[in-house]
Amino acid sequence: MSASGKTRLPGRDALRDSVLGGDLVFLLARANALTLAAANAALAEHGLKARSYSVLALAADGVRPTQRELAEFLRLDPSQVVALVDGLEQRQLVERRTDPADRRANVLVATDAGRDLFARAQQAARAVELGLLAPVTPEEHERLAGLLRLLAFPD
Amino acid sequence: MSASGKTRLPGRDALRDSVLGGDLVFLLARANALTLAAANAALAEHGLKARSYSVLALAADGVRPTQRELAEFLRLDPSQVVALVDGLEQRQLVERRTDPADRRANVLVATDAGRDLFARAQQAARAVELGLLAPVTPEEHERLAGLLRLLAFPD
DNA sequence: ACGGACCGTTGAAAATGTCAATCATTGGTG
DNA sequence: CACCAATGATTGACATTTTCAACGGTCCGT
Repeated sequence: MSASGKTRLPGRDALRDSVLGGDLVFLLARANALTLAAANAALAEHGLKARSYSVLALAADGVRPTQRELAEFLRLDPSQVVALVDGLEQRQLVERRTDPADRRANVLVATDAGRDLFARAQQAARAVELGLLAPVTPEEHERLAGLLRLLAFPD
Repeated sequence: MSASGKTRLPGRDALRDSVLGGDLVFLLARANALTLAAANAALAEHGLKARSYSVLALAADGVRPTQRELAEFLRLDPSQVVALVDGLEQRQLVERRTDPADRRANVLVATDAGRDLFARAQQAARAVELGLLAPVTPEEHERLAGLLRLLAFPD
């Protein structure tokens, strides 16, 4: 404990080998921070962030989600969804249609321009994802997604 | 209810099966949001959050990290670390010691009370983690941690 | 000894997150 | 049918977190 290692600063490794190195919550937070940053950087050239990309994605593949459903799915406060949709709607990428089955609710639909932009943005997103998962085999990739789904949707 | 409706609202499943359902960045974000919330709730009774818990953890297992290292490791701005350490130091859980090898740097060390609190908080943290991973075998748990480490530490 | 780089700290601005109140609408109950 | 509690969207206020730029103190190579 004393001789050579005592006053040494921890290399990158000392921290990784600490208690936190096995802490799932921490690993998730850090992995999330890095991937989010990478995704935002890649989406920036399309004028999107991970958030707006997610909303656009759901609007674009015809799921016709309600804003309330969006909020729940993306784990956002409904008021944040308002702002997000406002932004996309002003850029004519998305339309609010009042749900015929429930006139309180707005259903989100992508415009042609929206689907178009999404298609391009999705390529960027996929490229990022592949880059992040470069050190991982496709099988492990799928396994990771499966395990994350268990954490992300615990029912 | 019939299964044929065209204008029907998406059930929970329709959104999960959308493009985002396979999006790693999204899954990470959502899994992170849920686990973070669970961790914060569990740590609250010890007066900690995931952030302060992480700092305390690193101080408590004798890694003697520098604030700069803390910032890098936790992916925080150095100024945020200042606030975090301030909080823990005022509660006498942690001490700032100027690094003898570099007098610009502060090395973080846990007090006895700090180690004590950490020991208790860690139990809560572990309980949460086990709860979150209930639907997963221990092997898969370890595999998940390994894969997340690849994303969290890409070198 | 000098100058550029680095550490911690401060303060401010921007972005996000959280909450309560409101309006219009819905669905169920008497 | 009329009522009313519950729900979706929206707004505005407020707290928390993130992001930057600037600064004094210290280190290190030249």
